[in-house]
Amino acid sequence: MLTHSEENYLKSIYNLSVESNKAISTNAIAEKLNTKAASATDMIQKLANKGLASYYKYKGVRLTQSGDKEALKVVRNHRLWEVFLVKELNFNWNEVHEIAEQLEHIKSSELINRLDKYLGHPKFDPHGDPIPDANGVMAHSPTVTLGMLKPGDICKVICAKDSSSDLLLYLDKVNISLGATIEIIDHLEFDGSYDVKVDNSSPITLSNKVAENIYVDKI
Amino acid sequence: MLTHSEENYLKSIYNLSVESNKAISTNAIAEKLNTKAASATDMIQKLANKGLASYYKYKGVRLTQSGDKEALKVVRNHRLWEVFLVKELNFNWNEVHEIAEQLEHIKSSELINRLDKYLGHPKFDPHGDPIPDANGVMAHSPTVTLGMLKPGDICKVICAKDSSSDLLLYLDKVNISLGATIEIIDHLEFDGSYDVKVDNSSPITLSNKVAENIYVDKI
DNA sequence: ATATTATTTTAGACAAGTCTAAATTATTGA
DNA sequence: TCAATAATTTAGACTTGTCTAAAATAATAT
Repeated sequence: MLTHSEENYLKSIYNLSVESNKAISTNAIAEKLNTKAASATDMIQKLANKGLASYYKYKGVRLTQSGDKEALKVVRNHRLWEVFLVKELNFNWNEVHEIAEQLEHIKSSELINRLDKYLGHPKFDPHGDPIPDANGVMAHSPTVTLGMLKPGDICKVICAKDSSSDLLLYLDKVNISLGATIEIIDHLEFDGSYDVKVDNSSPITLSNKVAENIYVDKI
Repeated sequence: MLTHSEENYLKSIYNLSVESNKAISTNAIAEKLNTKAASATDMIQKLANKGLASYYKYKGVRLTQSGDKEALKVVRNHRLWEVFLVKELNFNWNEVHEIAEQLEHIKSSELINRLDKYLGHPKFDPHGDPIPDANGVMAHSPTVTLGMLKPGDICKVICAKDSSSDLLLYLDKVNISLGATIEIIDHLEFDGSYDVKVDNSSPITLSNKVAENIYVDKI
């Protein structure tokens, strides 16, 4: 069983690895975790001793297969809780990170699997990051925006492209929430605006700019 | 800001105080927390130094007003999460304690207040223990069973009197869940059985024994 | 009343996780 | 190339929370 701290290091190394593909430097990890390089070295060695990371002094660190698996569990927890906080408790998309940092360490696979089911097995968190399933498998990051669809298409809202508060507030106002189903009714060539039905309500109009900034999952 | 361990001690002292009214002994605390008396002494002194407990060597410990306040926060968290686990994630009433032990330490008053609202401001947890509100105020433990009501009365289910699995399974089967609204339709004098409507469904019959083992809140 | 037993506290040790400061290794630029 | 700089590791210290063993105090029973 891993400690909170070990889980945090695994998650950070995982996240850094997603971006870089190279071995992760001690400094990068320390910076990510707001700690000192010396502390990172200590923990890296500990993870290596447990077979969760492969590490050569001064050369940086990579996760082993089992380290990756553990990291993905934490990532899964974090992202599912973020969905819960936004979708069910109506937090704003940018308020949830700190709380999810705490919730991600709750130890109960039964809990997380039930939460997953409760939320309808979401594939993405409110920031658009894919959520690993119980086996660690996850989708690719979203690439399709609402602005790429045609009349007749139906989709589910994944997240906003950038999580600027302005857009989020607007989406809130017009009742477009995470996971909402949107049907494209019409697309005006003149200004690129869209007429859409949100969750089968009466149609509203979205500007081209808004449409281009909403990531969706086409159904 | 309190540590997990400090919170656990405060909660244990609080719970023991509810039962006894005397100063709480070191051994009682150690036993409750599955730890050793020496460890309990250490932590008691720490809590006393922080002004959360009043303590005289060999004489036991009591919570101060501020200690009580902090303990009630933890108790509130614990019980609200229990409601969530049972009501929303469909855990059985006896499976939730361990998980709630972890969740109770999540630090975010915003989170817990939203959860409270999300759950409909429940007054009792699935074991029938009262849930303190944001100010630490709570109801008395339930005393009214379904078997004390008369035809025409309407009530909400709080919990089972004893949480024997048999009864819980039966309640599950007949769709009586925590927080369900029950209307008494008829009461047969012959065998003491009740005809009731659960959440406005078509009436079902409950035996006298079942009715006497369900705590309710009369509306 | 006091000897025995039970409870509680203290003393000292340990593991986890962090830190600073110093030593070591890598990297870089002239 | 090799001196200067940057990155990393080690050494040693500190805090938190725990433990065991021993000492101190309280409770109990004859």
